[in-house]
This record gives sequence, structure tokens and C-alpha cells, in this order.
Amino acid sequence: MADDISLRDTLIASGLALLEEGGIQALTLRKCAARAGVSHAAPAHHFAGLPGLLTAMAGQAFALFHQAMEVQIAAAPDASRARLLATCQGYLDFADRHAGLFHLMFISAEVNRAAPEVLAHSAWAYELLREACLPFSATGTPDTTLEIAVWSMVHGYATLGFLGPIDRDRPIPQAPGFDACLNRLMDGAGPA
Amino acid sequence: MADDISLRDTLIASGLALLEEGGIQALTLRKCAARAGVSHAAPAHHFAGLPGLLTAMAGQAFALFHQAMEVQIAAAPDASRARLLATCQGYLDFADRHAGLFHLMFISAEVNRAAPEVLAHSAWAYELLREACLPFSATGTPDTTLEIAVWSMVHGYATLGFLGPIDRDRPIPQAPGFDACLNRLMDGAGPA
DNA sequence: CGATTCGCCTTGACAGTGTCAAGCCCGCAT
DNA sequence: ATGCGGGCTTGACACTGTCAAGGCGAATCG
Repeated sequence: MADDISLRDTLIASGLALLEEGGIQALTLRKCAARAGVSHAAPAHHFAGLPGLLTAMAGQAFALFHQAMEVQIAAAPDASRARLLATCQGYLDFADRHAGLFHLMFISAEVNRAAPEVLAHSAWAYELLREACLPFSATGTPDTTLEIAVWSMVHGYATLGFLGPIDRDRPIPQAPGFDACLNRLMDGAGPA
Repeated sequence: MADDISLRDTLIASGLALLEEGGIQALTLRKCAARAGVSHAAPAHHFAGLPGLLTAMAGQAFALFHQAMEVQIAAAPDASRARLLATCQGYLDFADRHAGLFHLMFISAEVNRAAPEVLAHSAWAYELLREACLPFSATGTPDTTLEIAVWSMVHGYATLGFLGPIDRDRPIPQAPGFDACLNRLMDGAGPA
């Protein structure tokens, strides 16, 4: 790695690279240190153990996450419904393409999701969803029920998706796309 | 443990007990063997390594899962909407009360969810959801889009719920109950 | 009835993990 | 010039899952 960037950042980058390449299984403190070219105990001087490293990595991952969502939103047609769908699609694309990061962000038990570095970026991502939901609120004020409903649905769809359907053959002949599910939720609510 | 039941079943029971008591962190092949009163290598004669044990445990966990859902469904008023809500409520209650088992069933990467023992019980659970959705299908035939939408929402709600909201303070003043989210999804669809 | 085979379990070892305690080395301040 | 302290290495520890070798008893077969 480059020499003028701190070892701390190098370790985070190494961890993210391992995660992308080999999934959550391949991510190890020692491998991470080896990839960064330092000894196995070096990370302890920059992070509070493995949870500390994972938390820092999750912060970076959430940054990439809301960035990916913003790209999708910017490319969407200028309509409320399309923007909401694009927001969700960004969510799903990220989960699909970066399963390791997604696992780290939402599933791994060792990440301290209350740490400021992850809170900042995750709150930003939620804000994107909230904004996309806003046009569908009757009163004009944020409708938390709708937000949670959409968020739960997209998150559940993503999670179950990369698990694969519970029974691949029988009960689900072919899973519907998320847009169909979203339409079902939004039918008769707000503008097009 | 009792002596007349096989060591295989004893190991599964020990694993489930560890999972319930200490979460996924506390579950270890060696602790599992110790709790069953055998040596650390004994499980290898009954399961294909740790994944094999986890898979067998997941089968049992799914059995408890659909059993918990059936209890809720049986206690529900005799109305389509109430039955669907009860089905979801059973799902959520189980996720809340047995976080360790839930993690094992839906999240743990080492479980072979295609194994017949887990497929049987998980397909049964999905069947409960499908039946609860059936009255809301326009054509009378199963509506997979609706099923996946409901399933995604309840699963996402459960997953995000026991992780805690991403930002506990700011964006979500207080999370709405799942019934409100479900109502939003089902509004104007099918019978009461 | 005795010998053998086979299933189940134990013991011991191995590589790999995260974490902690010492020590070393280089740059910086006094 | 001399002390000092941050940043890294080395080494060790307690764990983990997995594999090989051996032992013990019960059932089977000659």
C-alpha cells in the first residue's frame, strides 16, 4: 500500500478488500494485518480489538452504501414514485453486489452500530429513504409508519434474497421483482 | 441428560440450550460436547462438522418456529385480516424471544438451508404465511407477489427490530408497530 | 464358546483465531 | 546529547474446528 497514508486507513482498506473478495468468512484480523504488510498485533494499536476494526469498516461501508443509493437516485426520472423505486433499487443493488459489506453493516454482531462514525453515514442513508417517502405522506410531515414499512420490506427482500428463497423449488415458482412488491405497498397512496 | 436418547439428539438439545442462553456467540462445538458430557471430538461421529450440527439444529429451530406461529394463528379471531396479523405476530414474537434460534435459521452462513430436515420445516412455515395471504388474492390462486411482499416486510421488521433502529434518537421518534405497517400494505386489498 | 469385526468414543495433535505482555527502534522534545 | 514515548514486532496464551490413531464393548460369525 502507499506509504503516505496512515496504517489505520490501510488496515480498513485491507479489511474491506478481504470482505469483498472472500466474504465475511475471509475477514480475519491477522489476514488483514498481513495484507497491510504489518505484524498480527499491529492493528491493536489503532483499533479496540476486532470489534473496533469492524466498526470502523462498517462506517466506510455505510459511506459507500449511501453513495451507491445517491447514484441511483440521481439517475432516476423526476417523479416521486420513480425516485422511491430507485432508492430501494440502490439498496438492493448494493446488497447484491457487496454482500460482504452488507453483512458487516446490518448483520455482524461485533459492529458497534452506535459509534458516531457509523451512525453518521447510516443516518444519512436513512435520510435518503425518508426523503423518497416524503411525497407520499398525506399531511406533508414525515410518515414514519410508511418509512418503516418501506424500509422493512426492502431490507427483508434484500436479506431473504441473498439467502435464497427458503424453498427454491416448490412454494415460490418464481419470485416477483421488488418493484411489484413496492407497488403493492404504495397502491392508492400519494402521487404517481 | 437422559441415557436412553441418542447422543445425536442430546447434542442438538445442548446446542439449542447454549444458543438460547448465550446467543450465537456462546455456541461452540466443544462447549456443546462438554454440555452433553462427551469429549470434544464426539460430535464428529454424528454430524458433518460444525455446519452439520448447525444444520440439524436449524431443523429443530424451524420446527419450534412454525409451532409458535401455529399457536398464534389458533388464538386469533376468525377473520382473514386477524389471521394474517397473527401469523406475522408469531413470526415477530419468535424472532424477539429466540434471537439466537432466529439468527441460526435465517442468518448464520454455516447452515445448509437446502438440507431436507430444514427444508421440510421451513417450507411448512412458509405455507402458513401463504395460507394467511390466500384470502387476499383477487383471483383465488396464490398471489406470490403479495406473499413475498408480506414476508419481506415482516422479516425486515424483525431483523431491523432486534438490531435496534439504526439511529435510536433522531430519525425514528418512535417506531410504529408492525400492525400499522401491515395495514399500510393491505389497505384496499381483499376482505377485512 | 472363542475370536473377530465394527461402531462409538477418547486422546492427542495440528493450524488458525483474537488478545495480551515485553521489548525494540526511531523520531521528537528537552 | 539524552531521555522519552508512540508504533511496531515478537512471543505466548487460551480458545476454536478438524483430523488421525487407538481403545473399549457389543454384536456377529466360525
